[in-house]
Amino acid sequence: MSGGGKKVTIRDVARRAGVSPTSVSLVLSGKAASLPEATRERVRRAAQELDYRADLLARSLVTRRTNIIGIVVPDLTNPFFAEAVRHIQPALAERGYDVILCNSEERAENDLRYIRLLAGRSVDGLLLAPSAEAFTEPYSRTLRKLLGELGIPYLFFDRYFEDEPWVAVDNEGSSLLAARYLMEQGHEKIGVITGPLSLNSSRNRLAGVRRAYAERGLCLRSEWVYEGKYDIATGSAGCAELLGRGVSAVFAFSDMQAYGVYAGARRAGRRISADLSVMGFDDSVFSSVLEVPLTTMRQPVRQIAEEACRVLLARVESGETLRPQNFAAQLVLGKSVAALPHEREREKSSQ
Amino acid sequence: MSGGGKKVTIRDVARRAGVSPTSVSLVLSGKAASLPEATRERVRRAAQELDYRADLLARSLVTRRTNIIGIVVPDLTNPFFAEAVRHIQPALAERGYDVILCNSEERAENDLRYIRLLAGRSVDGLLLAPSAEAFTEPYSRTLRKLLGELGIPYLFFDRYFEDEPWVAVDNEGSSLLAARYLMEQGHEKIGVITGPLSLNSSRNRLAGVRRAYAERGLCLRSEWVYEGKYDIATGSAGCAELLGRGVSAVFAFSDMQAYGVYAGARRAGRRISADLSVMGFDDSVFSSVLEVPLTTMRQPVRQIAEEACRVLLARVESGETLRPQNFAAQLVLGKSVAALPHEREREKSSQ
DNA sequence: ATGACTTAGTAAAACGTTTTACTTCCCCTT
DNA sequence: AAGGGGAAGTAAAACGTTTTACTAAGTCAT
Repeated sequence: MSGGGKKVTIRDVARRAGVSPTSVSLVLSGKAASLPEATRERVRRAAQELDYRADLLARSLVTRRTNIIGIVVPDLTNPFFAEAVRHIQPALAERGYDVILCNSEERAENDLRYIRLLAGRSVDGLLLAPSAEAFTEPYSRTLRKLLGELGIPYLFFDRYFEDEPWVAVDNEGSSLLAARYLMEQGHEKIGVITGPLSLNSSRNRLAGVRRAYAERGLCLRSEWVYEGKYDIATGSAGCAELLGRGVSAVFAFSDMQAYGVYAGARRAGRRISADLSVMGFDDSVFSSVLEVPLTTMRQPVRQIAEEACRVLLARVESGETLRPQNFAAQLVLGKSVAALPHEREREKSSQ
Repeated sequence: MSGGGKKVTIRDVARRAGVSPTSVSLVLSGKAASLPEATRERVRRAAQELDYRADLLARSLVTRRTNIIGIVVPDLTNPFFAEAVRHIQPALAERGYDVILCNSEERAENDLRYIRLLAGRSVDGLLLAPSAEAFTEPYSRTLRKLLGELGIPYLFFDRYFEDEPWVAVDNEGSSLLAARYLMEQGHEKIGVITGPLSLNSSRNRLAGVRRAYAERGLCLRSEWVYEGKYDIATGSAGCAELLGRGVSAVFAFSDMQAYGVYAGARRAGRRISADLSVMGFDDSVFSSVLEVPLTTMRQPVRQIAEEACRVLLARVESGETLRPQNFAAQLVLGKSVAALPHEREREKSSQ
């Protein structure tokens, strides 16, 4: 291992440029307004010749800023979070921040542990999508207390408390659109597979469905609602249950669940679309390659990610609390939702 | 923002325990063999009462260790890497290391940029899966030179140079198994969709296929080999191309590509299995929910991830270079590979 | 009584920056 | 000639640890 000899410090640069370390620091951080260009140039050249790179640890020790943002997500193998992180990281890198990533594996205990750990690393800010568990007592109380004590700017994304700063898709509005679309296709018995109802995202999406029902003067029967997790297994199990309750369509609150519904329907001998309509939420990359492409609500993940960075950094750098923009998901038509027969008849006769 | 008043330093603890900061440091890091238990206890209590947490920045500045490992992956939305990171992170956390994650987006320029940036953060080690581009000139030269100069322990995973330390699945052996299986099912015209051939993983998998052909005294025709990327689009494009060349089966070097093959076959009016057999590589979570579940080679991602951590930390902590274990992928039977008619006949008649 | 150990501790340097509070010199105004 | 004010810098403190090299006091064998 070479290591390349001793480390080049600011002192070495100072010596070579014939100035004090102070001046080097000033010049290199662009605060040397008072120094003449000649000196600045000399310092810059010396730094370049020695390939000097400031030691970020030493800098952070004195400035109390690390330029690191901590991220906690519940499940990296969930395409939504993978994609979110994928967009967040370069958005932050561009502004000079690095990312320490933690995966809580949907366990509140890990959320707390990782947040403490990130605080111990003096991160400048936290981007949080806690586990579903973390929104239940006693975890939620502990979590909020902890965040209060730490004094580190934080922002929730995708999963949130209503009274804390957050960025997420417009859950209610988006699922209202989805449910309306299903109803326009003639479905009035729509099974719903939700995520954990401890999550606002799930509750709000459910509220959207209820609103769609209400608009038609109907009511969502509680036996058509299946609460689960945002995973494939939930989709299969939910499908099995809902099929027995006579629904003509299933609205899954994530594409992962929708994939499970596909599997469940197949197992029950039902064809997607022909026998059972399916609506997803997310528009994961796999949805379009399915034999029956999934009709789903596309989350603008990239925009959400970038907005989250923008809002968090505003808090970090100037303490302002921006009002985050709202993002609507967009209906992506696949082939998994069929118009119901009588509805089709009506369309025909109206031509 | 509360912030909770002034920061508690080692001096505060020292004052309260009535000893010097030196002693506190010694006790808290367990190196105070010479101090009597009474004193140690006093120090520990004082630390606890004040809720003292050592400032990791200050510590790192003097110890020159950060307990951070930098990871660079080419694409987080690829389930293989998402899962790998998911396993790596807790494996490292368990041993006291945090992870700074970077996503190169398959661009060599970013590989280099991020490695420099991680070095600037004084990470203790690097876990690298560079972009395909990084294995071509001039990037590969630059990359290796850079790593040599930095003097930071590193380990390649999944993607590697033969003469550098790495951990990965046994590519050649695994694809040999896959190809043998296809041949046992009667396929002798197997189209292959590879990843970038700049990658050892792709080349070695291809070598495995060639060996399987050789075992039967046959030869893999070059027109049956389609080089692409490890993504869905490549799968579709490759499928279209290979179908025109009369293959009865396609071996895709990743499940993502296999999904593309499914889509491509559908577009061409061919049924998976009945008209075209498909073999994948990875066993991503979606493969089992497909209408025709994918037959694929399961990579032991978790084991690879944990082995990578073990080997890297050995280098970091004691400078030893362990010989990494070899991992074979395992055949997972779906329904995407059919036995060819004449083969089926033979089986029947032999009963 | 001496020297050699051991025990219980500490003072101060070091890590590599940034930042604060100066100093020195020169020019300009009155 | 005195004083003000900018220009061009710098010395030293500070950030919060760890580590090195010591001290002071007591114990024990000779």
